[in-house]
Amino acid sequence: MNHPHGDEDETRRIWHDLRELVLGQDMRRAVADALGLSFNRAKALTYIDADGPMPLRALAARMFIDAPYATVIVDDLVKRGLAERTANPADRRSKLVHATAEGRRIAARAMHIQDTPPPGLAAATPEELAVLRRVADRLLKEVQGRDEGAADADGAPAHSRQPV
Amino acid sequence: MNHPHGDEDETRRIWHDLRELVLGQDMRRAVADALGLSFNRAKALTYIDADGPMPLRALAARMFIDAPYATVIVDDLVKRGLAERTANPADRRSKLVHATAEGRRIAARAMHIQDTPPPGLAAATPEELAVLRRVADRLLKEVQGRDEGAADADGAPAHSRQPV
DNA sequence: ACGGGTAGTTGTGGGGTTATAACTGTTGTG
DNA sequence: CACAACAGTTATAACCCCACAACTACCCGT
Repeated sequence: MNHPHGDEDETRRIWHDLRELVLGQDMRRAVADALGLSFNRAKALTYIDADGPMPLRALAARMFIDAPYATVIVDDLVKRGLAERTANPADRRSKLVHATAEGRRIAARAMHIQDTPPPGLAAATPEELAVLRRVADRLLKEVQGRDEGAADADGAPAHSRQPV
Repeated sequence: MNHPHGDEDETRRIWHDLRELVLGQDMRRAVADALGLSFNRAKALTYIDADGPMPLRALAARMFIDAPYATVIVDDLVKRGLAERTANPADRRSKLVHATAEGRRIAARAMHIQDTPPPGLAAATPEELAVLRRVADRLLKEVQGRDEGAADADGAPAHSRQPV
């Protein structure tokens, strides 16, 4: 099956605890308070900054939101001078969103706050960290592989892209 | 210092990836859609179910919300027949919230959805799982130790409690 | 018993999130 | 070229989240 090694319940408990660790930090509030942006705005900004210029539909897919809400969020970021819309040469229907210099600065602050681990993580042994690194990489690869058909990150229409 | 082993940047990257894994799942919507409850209502219900009867202030502290909002959430759960308020014999100002039979059923469904790990986790080796278990335990213990003064989980006023 | 502090409730209000529908402009296809 | 499909925008409306103020009831130390 899918679990050659593992005991189903144990993996569920571990995932439960990892979720509790990540969600038990009230990072939404921490980021929002520090930056004066709602958590979703900050998240959108970090995605735009990290993944480079992208059409709105890619941002929407990445954030699990619909097109009108993506427009609202980007409008707000633009109004604050943190993002800009530019024409997409590959498809004139769409627009590429990219972060301004100020937006990149804010995004960096957001990531600095969010990515600060609980202090105990720094006390983990190199072997433990290596395991975390390996497992996280594997799962992330799997997850992004799973939805890559749904969310196009580049700005070109589907037809002009080559299959791998 | 606090990092006898580790390399600061690497622990940040790992934490970043763990966050991305947990948050990249859109569990809020999955739970809300499946149960017909907003994510926060479902979260409150699972806390009430998991931690047993607790005063509202404990629930509020656990969820990082204020007292009025806790009242709103519990009102809603009570109206749906998922929770009940009972007198707290130890302190007649406060009330203990506990889940009804139906509430426990819904809470179990919520946890079943939320705690379902990405399929790749089941493919981890027993050694990897053991490391995850150990690190998660350590960090969770640290985190809950950090705010234990702020959130009283039991129903007794502070004065009647024994120091450890 | 008085007075300060705490638990919970009620009300008000503002901002954030999200679905739906209607519309414009653009693209690819037959 | 006609037509369906798509990217994005606008508007509307419904909820949800959450802060603040004011209030009742109760606990505790003095």
